[in-house]
Amino acid sequence: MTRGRPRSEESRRAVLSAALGLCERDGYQAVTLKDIAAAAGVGRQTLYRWWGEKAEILLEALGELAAEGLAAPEPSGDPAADLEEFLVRTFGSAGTYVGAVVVGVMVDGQGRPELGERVRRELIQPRRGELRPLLDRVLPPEVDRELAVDLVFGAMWYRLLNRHAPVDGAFAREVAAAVLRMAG
Amino acid sequence: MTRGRPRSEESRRAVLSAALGLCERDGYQAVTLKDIAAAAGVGRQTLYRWWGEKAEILLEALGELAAEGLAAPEPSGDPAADLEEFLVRTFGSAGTYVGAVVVGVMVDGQGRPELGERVRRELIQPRRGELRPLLDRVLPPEVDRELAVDLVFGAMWYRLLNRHAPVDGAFAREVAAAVLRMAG
Amino acid sequence: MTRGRPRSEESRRAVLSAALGLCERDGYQAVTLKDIAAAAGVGRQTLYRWWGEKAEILLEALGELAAEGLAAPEPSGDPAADLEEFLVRTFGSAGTYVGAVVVGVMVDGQGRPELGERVRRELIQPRRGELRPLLDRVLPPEVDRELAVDLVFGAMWYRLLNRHAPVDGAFAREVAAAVLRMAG
Amino acid sequence: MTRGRPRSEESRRAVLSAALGLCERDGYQAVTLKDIAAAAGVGRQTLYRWWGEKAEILLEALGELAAEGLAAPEPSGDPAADLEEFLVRTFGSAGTYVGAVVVGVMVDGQGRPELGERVRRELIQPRRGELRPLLDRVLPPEVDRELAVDLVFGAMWYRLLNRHAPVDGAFAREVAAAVLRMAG
DNA sequence: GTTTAAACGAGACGGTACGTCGAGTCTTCTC
DNA sequence: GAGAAGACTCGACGTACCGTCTCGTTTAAAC
Repeated sequence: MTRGRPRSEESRRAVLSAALGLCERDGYQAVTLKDIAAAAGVGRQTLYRWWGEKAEILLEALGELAAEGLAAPEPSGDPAADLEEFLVRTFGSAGTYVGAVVVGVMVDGQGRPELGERVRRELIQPRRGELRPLLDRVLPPEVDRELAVDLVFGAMWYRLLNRHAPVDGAFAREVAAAVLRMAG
Repeated sequence: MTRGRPRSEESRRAVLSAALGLCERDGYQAVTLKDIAAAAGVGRQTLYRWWGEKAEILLEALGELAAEGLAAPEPSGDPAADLEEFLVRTFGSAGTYVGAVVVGVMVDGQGRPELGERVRRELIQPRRGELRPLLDRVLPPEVDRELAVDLVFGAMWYRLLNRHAPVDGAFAREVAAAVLRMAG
Repeated sequence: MTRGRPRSEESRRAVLSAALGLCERDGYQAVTLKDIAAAAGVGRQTLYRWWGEKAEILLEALGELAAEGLAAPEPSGDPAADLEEFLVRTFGSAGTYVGAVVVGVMVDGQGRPELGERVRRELIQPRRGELRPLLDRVLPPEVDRELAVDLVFGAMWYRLLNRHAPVDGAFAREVAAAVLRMAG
Repeated sequence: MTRGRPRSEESRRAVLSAALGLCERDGYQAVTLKDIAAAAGVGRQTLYRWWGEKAEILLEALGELAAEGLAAPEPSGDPAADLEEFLVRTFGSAGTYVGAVVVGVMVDGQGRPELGERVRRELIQPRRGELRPLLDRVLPPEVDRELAVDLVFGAMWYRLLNRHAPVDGAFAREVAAAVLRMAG
């Protein structure tokens, strides 16, 4: 039996939406909990009650984004094409402000092991889990799957952080080709 | 003709050394300009005069570290062994607290384009420049060098950030083997 | 309609009290906003939110002091005695550390016209207003009231600043006698 | 036996002149030792070597000003006119920025007994000494001289500090008239 | 002339107070 | 009892001035 005023779903959505919007406009680092509360028309205490810090809010927002755009990865007959398509979609999304938010969340997790663990579990591992079966279908058994995942997503993260070159579909196709070449 | 009291080399070294020491003990994010000034026995204004922010201090400190441990990459007769040795050394160093400092500096550069550019120029590009000729000697001409560099260092950065697995000599050898496999 | 947490009257009183106490112990010039915050057990930001500078805090504190010790100036039958009593009370108070605080506040107002205006309005003019009717009852109409006020309070201020002689009841009686002599 | 380079009279004059100029332009409180050194084209150490603080510099500068405009107080046959003329000259000078500087110096002396003593000795007492004989010639013996001096200069200082009315020739004449009225 | 030593301009140094900002908590009123 | 508003404590930030110090240069008297 629960009592009292229930959590406001409206506030929750307003916070997530405001947080994403502010990140898109000002960049993750520049956004403040105060800003988010103001933009969402929400009390500051509400943020602390339900999330506690900026990274957790964005982590949840990113989760919703992923859930919306999940789109079942219908396995076509061509494993190589399936891999390429997955990477094109993933890298394409990472190339927008969403990638910057992901980087920001990861960055905040650097100094806080607990948050880092959540990032790993909710943001990183799911993607690894999606990539792994696609690689299974193109790689011979003697190639280590985890290493291959590190190489693929590593290249993406490296460019996201370092920005020496864009993260886009073209890059995704290059990386896919390199994997296939490794497959022999 | 310059006049006035010359900059104190002693203070400079004390600052760089204190900064590294505090990062090793407390982690990059936890270290404060105040802490560094206190640990170095130096006025806070001196830090702002010559560096201006934590990342710049550590950037310079990392530069000195790199200069000390440069060790000419004597090209032996075996290109594959040379590549592996370079990666073992590089990953080995990144596996210590130094890697955490590098991540911290990079992370701070995310929200500040100017600092990001310095990080890229002084920290990232030099390493890419060292790796490239080693790859030249093992990769066939049709494999894109920049892509290969992205894959190699990407894997390293991905693990540094994400910490799902160690960055060490074993990992360096796996990556080297994957590159050679890509070479066909 | 106002909402949110109301201003803490407790903090306000703690600040005013701490400020006066520190001034009494260390002298106005030596007291720091930091000191006041610490002594009052209050955040530094609170001082900046409500007052903004040392002089404003003491101005308010002096206002409260004046309000406490106002004591209606019951007009007796003897105008000369009333004048003398007023001056004895006023000079007596100015002779304590309170006079030093008043000087300090005035001094701070020298370089800031806005603050100077407040000091004039809240600290100086009220006292002139109290003195004027007392002078009216002892001075003939041809003597300029404002000049007389300047002479009386001027003598007090001159000694407060210059400290070549005490500001006390004896001095108050001398000044009162001089005024009566001017009255003819 | 003195040796070494002698003190530079040129620097000394440049400092005094720069100090007065800056006070006229920016007001005493706003002027900094750093500013004076820069404006005088002089090293900061030179200021500390010969003066030690702002007030001492201005004290010396005011002394030079007074020495320049001393003008012998030729006693005419009319004591009342002599008094009035003295006050008109004195108040006239105090009405310019010079008065503001005098106030500034006095104010700085509030928190430092040693400096206060110098101000009293070099700035205040000489003027009292000039006024006293002029009062002697107009006041009957039963009127206390020191009290009369306090009233006259007190009125001037009170207006200098408080600025509720100008310090000028007209005010000087009013004060002179009040003194004569006190004389009976 | 050469030496000697103090004063000089310049400017970096270690400190300290300032005023601002974001984080996280607390208090009051409203829904 | 959840939520909006906003005041609260705390502590890092970056700036400014202070008073000291360390340079290399200049100046004039002593030798």
